[in-house]
Amino acid sequence: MPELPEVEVVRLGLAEHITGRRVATVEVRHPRSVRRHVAGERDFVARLRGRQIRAARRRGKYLWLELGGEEVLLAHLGMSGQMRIQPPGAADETHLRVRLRFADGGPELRFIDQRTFGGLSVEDMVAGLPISVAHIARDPMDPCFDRDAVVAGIRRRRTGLKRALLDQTLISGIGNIYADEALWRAQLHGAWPTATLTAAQGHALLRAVTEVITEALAAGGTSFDALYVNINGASGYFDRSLVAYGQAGRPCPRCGTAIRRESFMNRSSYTCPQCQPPPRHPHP
DNA sequence: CCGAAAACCTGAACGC
DNA sequence: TGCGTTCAGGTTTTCG
Repeated sequence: MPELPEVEVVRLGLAEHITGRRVATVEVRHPRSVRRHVAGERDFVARLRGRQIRAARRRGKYLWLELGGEEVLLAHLGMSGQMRIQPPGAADETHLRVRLRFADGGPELRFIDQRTFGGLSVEDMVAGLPISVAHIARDPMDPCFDRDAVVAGIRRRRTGLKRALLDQTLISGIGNIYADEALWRAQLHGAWPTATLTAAQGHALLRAVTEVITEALAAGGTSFDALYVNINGASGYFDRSLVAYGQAGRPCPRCGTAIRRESFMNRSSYTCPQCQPPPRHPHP
């Protein structure tokens, strides 16, 4: 599902294909996809028409297009959201939710979303961030990402390590897939209480996070199925490099022990029972 | 501060 | 074949 590397791949594609272009018409084909635009569908359309796309930006899993005048078109892909650049006249996708046509008559921008957990909104920026992104922490690709502060923040928490990694207000961009991969690389179990983490372990974990995110980005992201694709519809191939997530029963590349699937927060965690021993007193 | 659960969705996979 | 169930999971909100 779209986590930081996947969203960054999309951002790069949008930056290349739509910066500088002017929006001509906007078609909202499913109201739920603009539910976060509180002023309603008509206002959403009116605010976009005639606007020029100045830049494509991202923090964590949030993506936005600057429109000038401190306004942005904000997007979150949720579980299944896609941005596609398609030639005018290309057949509508089954789950096409929003379409932007441009004044130059060139390729259009389509927001496609099967499960409609994602969505678009037009909103103001405050201090360089869209209002809805103000509470999201900097991500590991941010030049201002402060490793010492994040390690200290993790150690101040009274929770489990994986919970902390998934908390977008502490460190952003990480979802279930890259959390499991980073924990495996750092040889830490996600149930480890954050308070007992040493600073060295914390830094090792952040290094693992940065490493796995960087490698995934270079591979074009992780695609299990057609639910994540780049703006041209192409899949990433980092799924071939996953060693923990979704790999139950496969041997750990480090020690050969079978990767185990565990239940966690109504979803799944994948760990190597040998390399990532669960703590004696796990955080629930 | 923290966690659990619910709500929001569709389609694939599976059991019977 | 088909019906019902489970699972996939990011974010927000509510409640304890």
